[in-house]
Amino acid sequence: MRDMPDPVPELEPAAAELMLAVGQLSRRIRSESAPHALSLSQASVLARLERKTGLSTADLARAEAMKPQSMGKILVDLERAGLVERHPHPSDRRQFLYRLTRRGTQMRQRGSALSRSWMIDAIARLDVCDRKRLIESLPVIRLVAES
Amino acid sequence: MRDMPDPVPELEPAAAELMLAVGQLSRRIRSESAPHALSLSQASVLARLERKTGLSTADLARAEAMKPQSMGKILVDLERAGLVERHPHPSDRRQFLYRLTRRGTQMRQRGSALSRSWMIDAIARLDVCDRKRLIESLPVIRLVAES
DNA sequence: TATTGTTATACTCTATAACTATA
DNA sequence: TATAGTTATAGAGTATAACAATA
Repeated sequence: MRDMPDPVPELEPAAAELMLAVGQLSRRIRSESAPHALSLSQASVLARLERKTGLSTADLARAEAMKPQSMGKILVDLERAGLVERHPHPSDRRQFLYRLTRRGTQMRQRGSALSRSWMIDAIARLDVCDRKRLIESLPVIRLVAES
Repeated sequence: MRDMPDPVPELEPAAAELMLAVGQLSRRIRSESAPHALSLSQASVLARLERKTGLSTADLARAEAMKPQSMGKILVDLERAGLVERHPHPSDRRQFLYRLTRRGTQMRQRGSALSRSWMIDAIARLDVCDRKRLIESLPVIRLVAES
């Protein structure tokens, strides 16, 4: 007998805090980003193609929780920047499959570490416990994002 | 004698991961947000005014790492929605100080919990350890965002 | 009929530039 | 001269709508 459907009410403040924290950090990231740096979405696509190559526009759009039209624009920009290349799907002539170019792989490796320097400094200034907390939470945040 | 200025190089992957995680979660939040829900910035301003009332446009802009013109628009929208009200500064006739209305306080309390329900569910599905990791990391993320 | 991708258009959020009023 | 706020304009990022090609 469930009097209230109310599901784990004590998690509501945590969710609210998480939304605020993510909002503040993403604004801070944007305000610090260099003029021609990759956007968060572009970097996310490169990371995904490094983990699994040969994904289509629709695959990537689903994975990034974004419309195919929006992903299309991101991929056009990445291709023009020489970071990804596209090839026709072997059997389905509607699709194109994307993979990293050599330049895209290099970009993933040395990254645009420059535009993250402020964040590296901020993490370095944390005490050991907080740094541990932050690093351990990263896979959890992705779990929530992909849930 | 410092051969290399290189500051804690092993933190670079953590920073890269944090940027990707924040990017994915903020896109997920946007894609789940209800049509007329508050934006992350609007919610952040309400939270800040709850903690400390009587802040000006410039105060809030600095706190949220945003230009005063951008904050001005956010405050106009919040005022039109009846969530904040502004009053002239007692001595400086250039400034206006903002505070939550009753409706704004209510919005903070019950929040737009509706638009967070997917996130609450996602957190509820985490195992106990991951949930603990997530919750403990939230103040640390804000430290980084405000650093 | 459903899906992939494209093109055109519009909306949200934030930034830059130029201005007025006050300190 | 510096700061607070306003107005106008522009850019990035993503969405919706309408379409063609293929499955």
